Amino acid sequence: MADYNFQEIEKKWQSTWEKSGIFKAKVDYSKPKFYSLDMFPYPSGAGLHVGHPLGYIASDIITRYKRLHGFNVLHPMGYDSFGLPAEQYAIQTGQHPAITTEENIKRYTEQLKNIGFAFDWNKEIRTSDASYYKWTQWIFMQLFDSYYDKTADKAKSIDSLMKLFESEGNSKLDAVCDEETPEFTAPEWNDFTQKRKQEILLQYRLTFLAETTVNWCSALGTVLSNDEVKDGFSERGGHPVERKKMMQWSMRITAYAERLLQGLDTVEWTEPIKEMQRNWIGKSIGAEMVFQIKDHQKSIKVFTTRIDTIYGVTYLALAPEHELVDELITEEKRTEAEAYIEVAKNRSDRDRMSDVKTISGTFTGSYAINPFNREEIPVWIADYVLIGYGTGAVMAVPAHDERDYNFANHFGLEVRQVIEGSMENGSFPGKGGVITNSGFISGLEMKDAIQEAIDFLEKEKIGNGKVQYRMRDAIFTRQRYWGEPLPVYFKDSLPHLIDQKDLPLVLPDVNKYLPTEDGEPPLARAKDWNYKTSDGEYPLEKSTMPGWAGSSWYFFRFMDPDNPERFVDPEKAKYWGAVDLYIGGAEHATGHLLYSRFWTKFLYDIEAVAIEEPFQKMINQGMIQGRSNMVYRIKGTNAFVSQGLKDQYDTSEMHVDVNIVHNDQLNLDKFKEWRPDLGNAEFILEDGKYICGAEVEKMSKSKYNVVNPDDIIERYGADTLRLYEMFLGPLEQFKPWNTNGIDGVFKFLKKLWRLYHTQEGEFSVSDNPASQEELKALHKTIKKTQEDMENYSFNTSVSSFMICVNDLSGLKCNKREILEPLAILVSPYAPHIAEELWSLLGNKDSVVTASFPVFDAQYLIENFHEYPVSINGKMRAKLSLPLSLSKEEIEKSALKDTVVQKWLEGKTPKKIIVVPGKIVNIVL
RNA sequence: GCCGGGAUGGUGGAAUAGGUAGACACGCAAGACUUAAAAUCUUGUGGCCUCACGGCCGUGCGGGUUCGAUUCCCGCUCCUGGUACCA
Repeated sequence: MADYNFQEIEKKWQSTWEKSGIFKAKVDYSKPKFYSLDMFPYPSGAGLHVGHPLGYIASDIITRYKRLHGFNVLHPMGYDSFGLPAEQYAIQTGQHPAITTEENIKRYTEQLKNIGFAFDWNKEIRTSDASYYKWTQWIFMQLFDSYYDKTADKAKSIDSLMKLFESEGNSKLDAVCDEETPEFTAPEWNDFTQKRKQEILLQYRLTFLAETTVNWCSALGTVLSNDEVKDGFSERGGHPVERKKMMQWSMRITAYAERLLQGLDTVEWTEPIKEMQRNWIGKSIGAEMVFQIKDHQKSIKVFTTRIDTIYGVTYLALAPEHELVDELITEEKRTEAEAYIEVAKNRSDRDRMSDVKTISGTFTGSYAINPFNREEIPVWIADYVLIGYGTGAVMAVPAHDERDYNFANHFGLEVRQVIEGSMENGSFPGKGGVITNSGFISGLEMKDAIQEAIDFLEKEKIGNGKVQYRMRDAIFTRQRYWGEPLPVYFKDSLPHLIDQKDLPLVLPDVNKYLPTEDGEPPLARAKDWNYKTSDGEYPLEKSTMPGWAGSSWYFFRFMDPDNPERFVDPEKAKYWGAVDLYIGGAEHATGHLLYSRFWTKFLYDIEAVAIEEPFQKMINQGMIQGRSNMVYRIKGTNAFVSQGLKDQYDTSEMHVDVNIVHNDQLNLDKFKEWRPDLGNAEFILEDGKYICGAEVEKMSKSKYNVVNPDDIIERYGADTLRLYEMFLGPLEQFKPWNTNGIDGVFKFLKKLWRLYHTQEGEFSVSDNPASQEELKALHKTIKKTQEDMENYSFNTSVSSFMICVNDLSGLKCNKREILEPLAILVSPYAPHIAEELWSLLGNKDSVVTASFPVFDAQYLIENFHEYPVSINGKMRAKLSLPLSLSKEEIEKSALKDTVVQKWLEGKTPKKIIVVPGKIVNIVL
């Protein structure tokens, strides 16, 4: 083998690794463990593009590096294979989604294997396999059988709740439940019918059935999450979405709000991601209180974070959907108010969002009484108040809240200042300061005033301090086919779990994947979608689980993917623990990453796992964007003008396939073949070349800018692809894909290869001892590789390899003492070539099992250090002085130097600043 | 609006407990080898002035602290990610 033949080398080692099973992970207490995980992909029909492997390459480098340090590594890969695209394809073509999914997975796996990842493919999982979703269903059942005890601050079993009800009712119980849950005593409970009991238990279960307002998309026949709705239209397909009340399964994630918040302090994630989750959970500390309505039995409950401004309240505002609205509207206001409510309710989310400036509202005609000063204040309806947050009613303090101020100004309501300070820029101070004009809390600071006011509320029994979270319970059903069936049947219109021994409840076949004509989910089309029990046959739930169900616990299944008895063996779960390094995009901050934490905490509560946080450390890689190339057609002709000359003509821009452009230079022959209509294209060149324009955009088929890793691998090899993706820039950064620099990395590998070979291409490594300079080049690289790995700074590491190879080439180094450790150093980045060189060096074992070279600082020690000398801040000379000198000795040596003497011209310096090892600065 | 991240040559990017800005790579130019090309190697390459020696200016803009600022502080501009009337 004369030259660096990457195709042969890569094929050879990939099959060797596969045959030897070297990446199989096993529990081994003699070694420290390292669990490295990538966010598993959805296998889409478009295949893998060069953006996908970015994070996988980074984690692969780290796991290979950890192996060299003696860690027992778990590095699995699998597929999040339930999802909408396969279902939509099924609707269009009638092909079962499982078939499409299978094909896509095959393609993905093949593409991934070509890159030479050290995945343990034996642990591959697919969320759409019945053997996998059996356990997704099992976890659902555990949630159904649990409630949240606030006193113990953990989930407990429904059985224990029933026992509690039997012995003491629910009056003393502090548990998370529905708003309208009634209070009852033990005797009352025991008298309830079985049905009534089940109804009440449903109000406590962690997964429960409730009527919720949802985003209903009739075109897709399904409910969408807020994330999937953009400006009132579905993200996929752009169909209109309306708000509709429906019975839906929900998860009481809100029970875990505080623990999800606290847990963030224990994980090593980037601050922006943590902040996003904190904002999403949205904790606000405030108070809840009731306002009596004048001449009325009912009262209005409000939530406020600023109870200290209670004396500044000049009106109450209710959401248009508020339950008391109808009762509060007086006869003379009815026509006007009802018209307003009608308009407000029909306003789409889109209108509400884009139209923040329009202030609208209407007076109900009713008055409420402020319990602090017995004042009568008008009750308004305003669509800036949201029904879904707090109580759907606010106490408005126009003087100290911008929205209230705008509203009051618009409708001529009173603005009453209750915090000291003068008006600035059209508003009063909002926070801090001393309360004024406020009865018994006047003169207090905000914090004290809040406490005093809450004490008053509690004494008068009209309110209390309260913590409010913005986060809502998570809706857990979709009216779709391609998802996990819920293990639930209905009896007396109440949900019951199927027997655990009947898991998995396998997704039935249907003749069509669309919802039925009367709006039922696709599963309604399945024959015999019923559950047989000893006392009869009952209908099964027809909705399926949302996309996030399977991905919320997959990191546990990887530890023990084939276990038919349990979702994970406790012993294995204990050994592997939390994911040590999780790599994936930041776009999952408030979805997947929150749900996974929620399920993990729940599984911890029921003692199914021993960890509370699934992902200890996380890195979020940036997206690789596409770099499109443009050609410029002279209008009305088939002539194309090079970019530099396009301003001289009247042209129109056209996307051109980036695969026929190299370094922005168009391959003219390939261009003519690209599309039939371009066969007779003419070109106006500059310097004999056609230069294309370029633009950074998202990678997409329609922009002809998708780069497939297979093409790169064919041309340069997987090792070049791996190195180049890392060389492109910092991992976290968003960056466009461009192959402009790929030749440099490829050249590096060829140079590396040549270090181990003679000019004629014969393998040739000498056993002579290495020189000081050669050892220095090596140890510099060991040090840098180690440091960069700690900082995940892969791009500079690649640079340091290049420097090392350049140095060694210059020294004509072919010593085993240097080249053996060098092969180990580059092996995480370029595993195939490293493995080949390693074996040429005569090693029988794989380089994967080698030991990372030991860094020895003595080869880097310099006896002299260059001290830049500056005079009055200007750099004038460089002095070479022994490293060991003290501050005073450096100063003395510098002053004695003839060059410095010349500049001083006999003057005595005012001050000399010496930074040992760095600089000498003389001030005249 | 609010909360993050960022701005450095023709290009991707190095360098921050303040200390020779532009590592490494691409591109470009010149040269060597070659009938030629590819490949490879050598040299140069921030801008301006200068035959040269050398000098001046340079890390988005304007100030500040410092002997010294890409780095720290204050005030802007632009780009980018998240979020959206949360009481």
